[in-house]
This record gives sequence, C-alpha cells and structure tokens, in this order.
Amino acid sequence: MNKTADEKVLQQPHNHQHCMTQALQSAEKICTDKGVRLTAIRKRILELICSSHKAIGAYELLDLFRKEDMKAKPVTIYRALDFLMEAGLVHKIESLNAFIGCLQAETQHQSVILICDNCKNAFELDASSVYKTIFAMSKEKQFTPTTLTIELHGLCDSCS
Amino acid sequence: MNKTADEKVLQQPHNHQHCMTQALQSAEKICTDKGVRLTAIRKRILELICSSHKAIGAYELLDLFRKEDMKAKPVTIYRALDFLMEAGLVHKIESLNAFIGCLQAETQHQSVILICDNCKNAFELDASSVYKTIFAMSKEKQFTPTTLTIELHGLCDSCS
DNA sequence: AATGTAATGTTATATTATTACATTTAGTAT
DNA sequence: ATACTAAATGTAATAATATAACATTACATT
Repeated sequence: MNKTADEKVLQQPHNHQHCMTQALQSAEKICTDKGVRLTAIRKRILELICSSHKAIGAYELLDLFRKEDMKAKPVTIYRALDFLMEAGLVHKIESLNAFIGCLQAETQHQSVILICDNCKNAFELDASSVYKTIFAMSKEKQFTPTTLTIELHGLCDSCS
Repeated sequence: MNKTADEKVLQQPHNHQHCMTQALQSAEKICTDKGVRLTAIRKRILELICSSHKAIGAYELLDLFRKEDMKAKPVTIYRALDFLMEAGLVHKIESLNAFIGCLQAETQHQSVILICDNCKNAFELDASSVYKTIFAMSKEKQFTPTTLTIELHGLCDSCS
C-alpha cells in the first residue's frame, strides 16, 4: 500500500459531483417510470450513499442521517435501503454487510463488484459473459437460477 | 415447487454417510498436514455442519452443539468455524450468513456455490474458468485480487 | 515436573437487522 | 374541498449475527 487511500478514487480521478447528479437523476427517472415515490428520506439516504464510492454500513448511514433527522431509527435506514435496492439504485455487498450506490441503475447490467479492502471503495465491472457461463453451468445441474452475487476483494490501483 | 424439499438431496440421491466419512477423513489429513489440531469441539462442529448439505447458521449450530455441551457459547461456535474455514473445511455463504461443509477440501478448487432457496441445500460447482476471467478483468483495471465470492441462488432440481 | 503456547471457558458487548403496531402523509375519488 | 385509502413514517422493542477481553485449562516439549 504505497499510496494513501483517498489519493485517487476508483480507477481514475473523476468529478464526483457528476456521479451524484447522475445518480439522483437516474433515481428520479426510475422512480417515475416505476410509479413509486422517491421521498425526501429515500433521496437523502441515496445521496449519503452516493457521496463516495466507499461501501457504507447501515448504522454508519444512520449516524450521518441522524445529524439531519434526530428521530431516525435503524428501521428508517433499512426501509430506505430496501426501497433503493428494490429500485436497483443501491446494491448490498453481502461480504461486508454494506451498501454502495449503483452508477448504472438505468441500464440492465450484470456485474462483479470489486472491493478494495484498504480504502473500501467498491465499483462494478460488467461481466455478462461470466453470468452467462454460470447460469449455463447451473442449468446443466438442473438448477433454476435467480440471483447471482459476485464479489471480488483485493486492492485497488491506488492502494496496491 | 412440485417436490418436497428432502425428496432428493443435491442433484442426485447419495449415500450421505459417505460424505460424512469423507469429510472427516479429509479433515484429519488436512489438519495433520498443516500441523494444527482437530480438537473434539472442532471435529464435532464439522460433523454437525456436514450432517446435511443444508447451509446452517452459527446459532443453529450452537443449539445443536449445546445438546451435548451445555456450556457452549456463541464464541465456541465462531472459534470452531474460524478454524474450519481457515483449514478450508467449511465455507461461509455470505448471502445467508450460514455455513456449509466442503466436499473437496483436499483439492484446490475455485467454485460457485449454488444455493436452493427452498430446501437450503447448497453445493459447489467448480468454475475455474470463471475465476480466471474475473481475475483477468480485475487486473485490467489495475485491481489486485485476493478473494472471490460467487453465490448463485435459485431452486435445485428437487425443488423446481 | 516446569514451561510456554494453543485451546477453551466465561462474561459482556458490539453489530446488523426485523417485527409489530401507531400515526401521518400523499394521492385518488367523490 | 372532503373523505377515503394506501403508502410511508414514527416509535419501541427485540431478534439475529458476531466479536472483545480476560481467566483458566490442556497439551506438547523440555
């Protein structure tokens, strides 16, 4: 680890404000299309998640959110997370019990999540071919696949 | 779901006693080779895990183990699980917070875990090619991979 | 038998997540 | 505008999963 964790974000420096704006716009569009409501709480929690590319835990989110809404409880966060995941705006990283914002929520995608164990930045890599292979393998075993989770831990460029 | 969950186990009926015997023999061999101790607690917890192919939670294990050792505590189980995972004898299913015995602990393997959401039976499918692809993809992004988790939920042959 | 290390015992607590039910809010129909 | 309805949120409690810290015991080596 010869670079500081935040020296770069993800693979390359980027205008993070753009990520935020993009995520929020996608959220509005997706919710409108689905006919569901992106309420103030849900929107704010999405913003908090998307404020970095680091995986964030539900109780970390709660701490942040409480600064603005003292009466927030764990269930406030979990409800919002459930909604956002259902809408495809947020993904849960199972191996961390933490959450990240999705940068491609409007696009159908099948991805591997790369997780840097040093800086906790996590990002998705499209891996449709891998999905295809795994689904085919499972069907050969008479398995009917539904959800595939692929998480790769390691060190990102900045942290290695 | 037109068959009962236990009508068949995994993909085909099998002599489950053989799985147990095999797992325990592997465990002895692996521990001897590594120079670590398969104590009574560790062995018994491995047996409990391997008594079926269903993913089992730590507290379920605790309940079972307590029938034989009233003074067992959560940490008793977690310590044994840590040991068994370190030895490659048990895998954690991250998306379930549950554990399964490994049927090929002595062999180097890179696998996808197929998890039936009806009967909870889980089994590994070798997927080296998929690992290769994902590792290569990640390296292209200057990511240094360590651990890859692949979990496929769905319905097994018996339950679909 | 004395020693050092690994394993286990014991208590407490941290972390993650859900259930149940009351109340409020927002959209819809009248 | 008003009443109705369903969705969202408030609130309290608790369930489920996991770890920390320190004391004691067992085991292998000398």
